[in-house]
Amino acid sequence: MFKELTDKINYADVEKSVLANWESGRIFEASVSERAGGPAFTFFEGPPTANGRPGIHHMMARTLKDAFCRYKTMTGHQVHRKAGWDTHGLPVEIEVEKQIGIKHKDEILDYGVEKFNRLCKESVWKYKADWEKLTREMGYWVDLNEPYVTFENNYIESIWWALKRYYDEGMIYRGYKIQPYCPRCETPLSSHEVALGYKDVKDPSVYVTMKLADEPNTSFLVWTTTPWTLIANVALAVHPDIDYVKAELLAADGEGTRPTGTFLILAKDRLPVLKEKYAVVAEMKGKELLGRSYERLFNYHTVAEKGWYVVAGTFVTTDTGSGIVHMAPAYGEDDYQTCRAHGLPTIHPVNKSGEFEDAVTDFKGKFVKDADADIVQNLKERGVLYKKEQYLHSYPHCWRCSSPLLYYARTSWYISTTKYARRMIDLNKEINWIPSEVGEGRFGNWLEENKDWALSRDRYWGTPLPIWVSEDGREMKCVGSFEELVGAEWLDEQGGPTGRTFTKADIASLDPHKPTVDRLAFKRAGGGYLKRTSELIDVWFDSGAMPFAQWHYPFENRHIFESSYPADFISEGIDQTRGWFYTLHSIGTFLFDRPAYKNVLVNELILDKSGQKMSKSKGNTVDPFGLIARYGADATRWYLVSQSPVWRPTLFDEEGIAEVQRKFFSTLVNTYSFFALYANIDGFEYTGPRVPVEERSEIDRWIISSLHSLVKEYRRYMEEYDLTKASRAIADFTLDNLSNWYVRRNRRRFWKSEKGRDKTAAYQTLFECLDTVVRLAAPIAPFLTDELYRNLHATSGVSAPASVHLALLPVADESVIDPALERRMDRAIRIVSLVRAMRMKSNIKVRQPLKRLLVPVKDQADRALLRSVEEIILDEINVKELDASLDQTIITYRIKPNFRTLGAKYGKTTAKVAEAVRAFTPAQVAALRAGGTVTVTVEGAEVAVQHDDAEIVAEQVAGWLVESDGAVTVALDTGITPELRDEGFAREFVSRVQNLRKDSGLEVTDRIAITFAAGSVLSAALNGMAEYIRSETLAVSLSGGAVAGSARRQEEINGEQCDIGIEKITH
RNA sequence: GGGCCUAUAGCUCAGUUGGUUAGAGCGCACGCCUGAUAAGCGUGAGGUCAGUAGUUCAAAUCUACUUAGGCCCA
Repeated sequence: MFKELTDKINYADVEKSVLANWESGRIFEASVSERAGGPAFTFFEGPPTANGRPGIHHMMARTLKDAFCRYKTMTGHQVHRKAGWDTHGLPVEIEVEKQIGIKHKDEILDYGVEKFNRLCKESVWKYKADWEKLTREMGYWVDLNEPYVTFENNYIESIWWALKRYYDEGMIYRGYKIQPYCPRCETPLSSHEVALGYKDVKDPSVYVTMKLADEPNTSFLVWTTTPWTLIANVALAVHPDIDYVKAELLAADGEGTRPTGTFLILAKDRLPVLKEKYAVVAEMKGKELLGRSYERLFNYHTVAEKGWYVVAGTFVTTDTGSGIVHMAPAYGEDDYQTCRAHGLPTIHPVNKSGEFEDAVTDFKGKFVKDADADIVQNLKERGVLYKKEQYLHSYPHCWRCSSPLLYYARTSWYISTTKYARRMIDLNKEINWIPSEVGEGRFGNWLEENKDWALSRDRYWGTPLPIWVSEDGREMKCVGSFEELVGAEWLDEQGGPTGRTFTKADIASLDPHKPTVDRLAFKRAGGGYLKRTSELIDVWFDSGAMPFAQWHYPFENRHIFESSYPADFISEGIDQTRGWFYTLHSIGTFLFDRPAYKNVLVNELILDKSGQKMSKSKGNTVDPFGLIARYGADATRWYLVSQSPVWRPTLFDEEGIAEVQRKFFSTLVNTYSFFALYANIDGFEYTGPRVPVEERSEIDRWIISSLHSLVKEYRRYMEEYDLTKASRAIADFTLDNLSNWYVRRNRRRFWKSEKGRDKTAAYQTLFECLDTVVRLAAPIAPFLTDELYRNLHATSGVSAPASVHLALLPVADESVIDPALERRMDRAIRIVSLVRAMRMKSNIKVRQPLKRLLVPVKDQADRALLRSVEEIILDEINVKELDASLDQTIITYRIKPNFRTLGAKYGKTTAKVAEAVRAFTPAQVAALRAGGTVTVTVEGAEVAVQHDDAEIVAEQVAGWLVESDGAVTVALDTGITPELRDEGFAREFVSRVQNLRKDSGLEVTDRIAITFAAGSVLSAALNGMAEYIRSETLAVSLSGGAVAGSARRQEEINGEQCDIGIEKITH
């Protein structure tokens, strides 16, 4: 027996039982192990951080990963999926800081780094259970038993190996660079982190005057939005090719103005910023100003180098400010580069918490951003403030703690990625990006503008940078394995010697984190120690190293790594472009000179219903667990991939999931239930001899052809990583072709006809369709499809795998694809649709049989094609006879010029030719229809119009009701003869009886006795059609007169009163 | 300020190498069908294809610019 499902199934319950099946049958494991020997398809899992709750966007990303891994498994590939956890980094530290109530980084030292890191390690798993629950409930198949974990020793050792490779090739250096820095977290941030925290803020926008040293009463007008950096000003920059002016300010004097004797120098284009009237007294190019000295504004620091003069800067623009830019080399990248090139001094009077040092006597101890107002006041009092405004701009803030970031010159460690950036660009061309514009545009541009990777972080919980440095900084040693630590000496907590050395036996118990590794030091030949530099590395290096670090390569598993690199497929959100996608590519390019992945599918954000970004603060986030409980994972997954292309932002609307469930899933289940219901009644099994496809009926061959076309299309989309098109194709086939046409058209074959070859063919056809659809849909909706697959196969006697996920996808059989047949059926469907519209308009129900339908055809061949679908059309629309007419006398044709062919031939005169074609006489139209050529004169030229230069559409049929849709035209004879009227009565009567049966709770197979009482006209009609009525309703008797039976009803049939009674026959 | 993407019915989306009546689903109104269907079918209302200029015999489609939105970067 096929398990009978109702349409009222609870999807979440089905999923639970399927899940239990997978787990008890170890289906996931089998789906990997059974494919051993098959081609490998490698997949890299981007590690999520488990110290945040999973959201709907994670479900999206994981649906994509899962669907393609399942798909590849079903095409015979072996797909290993090792889970991973990203466990290091600032987010974890911040979480712990909050937990133990720490506000300042220094407090961690007091608290104890060892204790702190222990808490970090625990905190990482805070939401692990949630993540595992989501993974499980959404049906994401990934091996959670042996995940890679970035804090584990093996993982760290592989990273050290990689870093040493960089180091040995001179690719790691310590530099002094301007970096975005969070004064609260006291650590520099990577560009990726900076990008997370841009906010619109109002900053002061001030214009100050700086007096020229050698020109009286003349000042440079200088603009800045960071007054606090003026303390560290050492130079001014102008663009050498921009025009500058010296302008005298004019004061109001009665009606006119008078000179004030005060002169300002600024860019000519920026004159509008002056608040009073002015007179330009001189013009000059920027280069003429170079070298001019000015008086410094603040004198807190003495320096040896020459400073405070004008330098050239091509970054200077006239879009904002005065065209003269103030230079503080410690606080800006442009400033730093420019000043370094000129040998200018660097003044850096700010401590690591962002406060002014004591030397800045007037503002000492103040946080620099807070000091802005005081500094402006100070400038005002001294008469050098020209004007002050508010300036709204977007400024980076720390993404964790929201402090405004400062740009600082700091020493930090770098990887010279710029040295191999060309190679990254070349190798990027080998990667298939979906969508391609991310690879060419966003990622490509990022590579073109590559900057050295700021590798180090001044924090506590992360992979330590394995570089040991002597106190004088002259000697360094990079450690590439734990083995290389052997021989190092343990220091005590104060950094003094203990005399104990690190031995091979210590490796097993080593914690390669702070503070342990910091206590290991190498004795230097000339005395003293090499001590580990205190920094950690960027966590993005951790994740980018996963292709080899997950296997502890090269210390172990060399073969596994080598055969699984590069990955065939990875998929993450667009936010990973400069994160994981970049670090994988960068590390892969350097270490292995190959890209790390061949195909990368990028998904966009999920926005809320109104297009707003989801965020906790807006309260518009969506909980994936709730969705799974309400609609099931299948419907949610299906919705996410089919709603809109995954690389476009998805507007999330829960209603959409409900619709997916109602439409696609309910229809699929109902189609299956229909099959199961009748297959059980007839005892159908799929094991019997197959009816060859070419011997099945037209409609069977049609659905099979459509099915194989679907398989072909589906596979093409899947190979293109386009789940949206793949899922839509499956749904369209299932709803339109399979359910609404094939099943509906063939219901009678299943429940009415006698067992036999045709019925067997119908069962086999429907079975094949269901079996195929279920397999195609399995990667996207893994639960329900598995349930249906097992139901289909468990009872069909066919030996099949224990799960759809162990099955192979069908291959499209070209020999059963018949495009002409599909076109033919499409035409039939359109004809049916037109006739329904006509019946509607003339108020004739479909139950009322009609005599004749006329469909104009082109020629004999066309007529033959129509004949093959004739039966289907007539039955569907309840018409007795189809006249495929070639008779031109009653049909009026309309001619439509074909612009595509005409345009190519006639160019500019196309419109005129088209007009001439429209003006063809009926005789000319007829000639063209017959395949001839019609020659007309257009603008003096002979134009030969050929058969395919125009489309000829039947428009009118004399005396008939006509309807047309594009090229399809039909005419309907609406005359109702007494015979047709009687048959109409009978059909209506059957319908009432069937409804009564259904409402009385009778089984479809129950036999009944019908009694009725009606007027003479109706009675005569029913008696005349008694045989038909009995056979349709499974009635053993039909008798007029007295109404009897347990179920009775009074009906009105086409205006005639009728009492109906039915009684179930039990013997 | 730069890069990439998007803009089509009230909403969500299709729309082929440019071809002359721009489609579907949902929603709305009215009706129909139904012994698989919480579905389906029909009719109707609903469109300046964001705007402007250009290329072309012909533009939702190609080009440029503008506007709005999104993402990424400064």
